[in-house]
Amino acid sequence: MSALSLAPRALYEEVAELLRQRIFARELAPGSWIDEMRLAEEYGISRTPLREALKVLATEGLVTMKMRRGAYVTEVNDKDQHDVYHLLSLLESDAAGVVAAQASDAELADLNSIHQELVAVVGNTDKFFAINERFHMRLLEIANNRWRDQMVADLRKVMKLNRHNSLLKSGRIEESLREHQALLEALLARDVSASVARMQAHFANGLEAAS
Amino acid sequence: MSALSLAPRALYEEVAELLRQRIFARELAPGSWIDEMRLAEEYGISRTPLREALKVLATEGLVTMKMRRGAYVTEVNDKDQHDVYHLLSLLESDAAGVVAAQASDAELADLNSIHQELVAVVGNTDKFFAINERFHMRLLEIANNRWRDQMVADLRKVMKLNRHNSLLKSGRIEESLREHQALLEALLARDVSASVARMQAHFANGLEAAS
DNA sequence: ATTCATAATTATGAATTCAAAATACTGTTT
DNA sequence: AAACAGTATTTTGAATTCATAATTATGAAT
Repeated sequence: MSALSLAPRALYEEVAELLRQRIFARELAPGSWIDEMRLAEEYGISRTPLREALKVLATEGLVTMKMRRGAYVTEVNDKDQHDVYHLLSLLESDAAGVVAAQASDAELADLNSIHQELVAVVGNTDKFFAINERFHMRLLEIANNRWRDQMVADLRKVMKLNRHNSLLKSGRIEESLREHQALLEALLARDVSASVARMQAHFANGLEAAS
Repeated sequence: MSALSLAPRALYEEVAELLRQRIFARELAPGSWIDEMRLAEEYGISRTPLREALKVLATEGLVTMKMRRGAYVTEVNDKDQHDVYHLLSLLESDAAGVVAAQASDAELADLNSIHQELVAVVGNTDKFFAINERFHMRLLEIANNRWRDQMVADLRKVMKLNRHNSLLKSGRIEESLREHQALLEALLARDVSASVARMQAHFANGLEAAS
């Protein structure tokens, strides 16, 4: 059960991850004050690594530090949600173009095989989400730009601050699959602009209706 | 001399800024170890806020934390430089498209007036750089996406890690001005795709030759 | 009862202290 | 001289302590 990691993260990183999860779970509600003492005691650690973690989350945009009054969970309004989604679309579409232009045949074959897995689980929503996620991650990995990867990771975190955060509406699995199919065809054809356009379309369709 | 700020930043933020400057000045060389004790003593502060600042810089990508061996200045190689520049181009080009689509007439007029300032100082390299910077900043401001602003700010910081960092080659002032002119025309015509394309072109031309 | 001033409490920000890990040093052996 | 073991020092990571700002509670005056 307890997987003793070979490269254990620093305590402040562990704590940052725990806090992220609590923020995403809305256990720490948007706009609410974060009680350092309470959390430190709860985790059985001192305030020092907790405060370091909060500063990391502040840099990521998940919490907001107010001078002399501590940390607050960032409130993400509809415009923020839209803005972040726009950037995710921009970055991932660009990544698709890069992959179309530069990926090796083996890498494209790898994406294709993940896509085939997707086809195979079209009835199972959870598995579809998981494999879909893996497809997007693999595409970014192939695009091979660690700075973009970091930005996408941070933006996805912010997306999760919103309750209506699923990047993929349920009930449109089949539609999504067709978009993936079209994207894959463009990638395999190494058609850069079509790849970009189809990833953009995929995102445009996946956007949650504004509440 | 001592400008007592009305909204004084937190100490760890001040320290982060000081460290950024020393990193950009190469006083803290890429790949080198950052001596916490020495710096804390030099600044006359304890290690606590210094370590918080280092964690912020790590999240920004300027330093790398190594488990149990402290902080190191991030080394940015040619590929990193290229990757970061690519993202800057992507984000700012997109911003140009947004501005073409959504800016008010007054905002476009404001950009135009900054451009006229640019025309007026074409002989003065330093002023040209400064006003050029202001143009890009104002464009981002008008595009009105705080998440993009943050990303662009972080990417520009990383660009500054490289010695050959000028976003604008000297000796091509006139060329740059023509590109600006073309961009402005596209913006004023509210031609989204042309605005994007011309900002891309501006970036493509501005890129330093690979060392 | 409400407002205001003052005292007590609480929480933040930062310095200091402490434990353990990594590194440097010393001296011995081969 | 090189390799090694064992010790000493340095440095990191984290807990604790301390000073001060912010908040809350208390009580007097209107």
